[in-house]
Amino acid sequence: MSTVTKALELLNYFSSETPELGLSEFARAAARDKATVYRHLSALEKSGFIEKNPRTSHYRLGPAVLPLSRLREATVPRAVSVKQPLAILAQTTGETAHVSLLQGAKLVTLARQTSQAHSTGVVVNEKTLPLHASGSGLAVLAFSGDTLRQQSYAPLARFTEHTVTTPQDLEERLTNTRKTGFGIANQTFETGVHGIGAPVFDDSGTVAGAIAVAAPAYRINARLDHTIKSQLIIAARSITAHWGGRVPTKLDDVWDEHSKAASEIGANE
Amino acid sequence: MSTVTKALELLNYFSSETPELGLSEFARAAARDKATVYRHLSALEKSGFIEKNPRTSHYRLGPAVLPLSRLREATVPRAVSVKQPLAILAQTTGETAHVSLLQGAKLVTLARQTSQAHSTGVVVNEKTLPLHASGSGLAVLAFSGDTLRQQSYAPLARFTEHTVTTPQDLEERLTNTRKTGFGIANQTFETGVHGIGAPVFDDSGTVAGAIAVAAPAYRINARLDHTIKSQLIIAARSITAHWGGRVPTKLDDVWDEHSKAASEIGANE
DNA sequence: TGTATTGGTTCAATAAATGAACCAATAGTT
DNA sequence: AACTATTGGTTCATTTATTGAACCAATACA
Repeated sequence: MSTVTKALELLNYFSSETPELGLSEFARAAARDKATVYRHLSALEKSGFIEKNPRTSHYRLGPAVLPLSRLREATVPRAVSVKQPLAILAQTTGETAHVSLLQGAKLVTLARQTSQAHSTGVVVNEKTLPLHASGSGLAVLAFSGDTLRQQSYAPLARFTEHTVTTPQDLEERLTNTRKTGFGIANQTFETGVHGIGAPVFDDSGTVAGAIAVAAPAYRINARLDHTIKSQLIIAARSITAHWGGRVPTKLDDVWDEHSKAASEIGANE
Repeated sequence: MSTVTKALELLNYFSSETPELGLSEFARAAARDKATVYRHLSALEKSGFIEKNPRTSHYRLGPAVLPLSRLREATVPRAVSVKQPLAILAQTTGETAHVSLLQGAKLVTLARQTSQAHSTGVVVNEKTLPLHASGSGLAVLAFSGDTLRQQSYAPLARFTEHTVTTPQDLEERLTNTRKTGFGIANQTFETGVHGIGAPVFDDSGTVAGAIAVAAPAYRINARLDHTIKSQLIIAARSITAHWGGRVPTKLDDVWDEHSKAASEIGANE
């Protein structure tokens, strides 16, 4: 691993739970020598990626990331084209919707939208989503290359009693995801939360992330399930188009099947 | 210079004018060996800070900067507390207002707000502002340490016929900035544009950036000048407070003087 | 067809990264 | 008040990763 990679990896230890870290904490978290970490942190600080909180002398993210993110969004608009489909998704389903980006072997939240339809709902926090235990994660894994899938096998962390923890079980779920076109996480990440995710693609020709709806498990029934999936298809297709990607033909067909079934239900009503 | 710093420096070559660069372009711009640059770019790509445009195989900013910037803003809210003062400033002056952050020896735009009051106005683009030739730059330089001032001396680039290009002239302007509490850039950066800037401070105890108003030079008169400065004081104080900073006593007094003068004018009317 | 430039790779020479040991300064404990 | 543990930060000999000239193959240009 290059020095640059090692230094940049330190930034991953920041989170909304721990927005500030001391030198020793970093060294412990990264399992590296204190002197090494110190030099890395100093380099990051020099470039403005982190700064020291003058009160605590702990490190926190620096101002340099702000203009970079503005420029990124100006170069490759992602957040802006997500806004509308996400709002529609949250409104039509009455549940919380969110879009996440695949970054290396991690899934980070890009945007989210809660709904006012019910007095209770799911709150999606800023933490990274597990690939094997979230609807978004399954959707991404199912349509990504072997490399990523291999990486995600390593330690299948258990979050709830329903979490999939063996490669065999995971592979089965992925097969199912490919067959249905949706990643289903029924209380596998958080008890009481049912997540349904669909993959989104970009101009790289690979999976770029996922869009998902998270609802309280008790509220899920055949009808809501169908609504969510139908709306997810619309949103995923729209975002994929805006991101310059193409939905793989197979997945496109699977989704078409679902739409047909939906219209039949509509005819019956 | 550490390898990490050298690698991160490459990110500075991205701009809204050149959002994508090829390997050779990077090597030329950074005046470094192609192999070295290649390895740096690869490291940045691995961390998601840059990615390759699959069409052109050129490099552009990657998705990793987005969550970092979200987290930064969640940790140290800057953009959010700037919004309101900036809007008021643009509205009361009827001109374009913007806030910029000091990053190393560069001044980057954090937010901007145009006004609808006139059919013409100043458009602030995303480029970095020159320290010696912009109202914001002078405001920052005048209240920052010697280190930064020394750095900014090096090559005083000429932008217009009014640009200050000698250290002596610059020092004079800075003295004036300290005396009045405002950095004045009368067509020193762009012909026809008159900029007035005020410094803002944060919890580090040093200058963190500046807030400025840019107006067409022909529209500047005693009255507008006074309005802008009065409103700048309000905005700069508000932002400084929100950023956890303190306006230096001397500057505070200078600004108080201005406010007094303003109220006298008000009494005369 | 020939020439220049592109992104990317190789490998010996070299310069930079590393980590154990070491500070001084707090914070917590007895 | 004395002891201990932990903090952020530094030093320097050892090692390891970085460097760059030369070298590809592929595309663009003339």
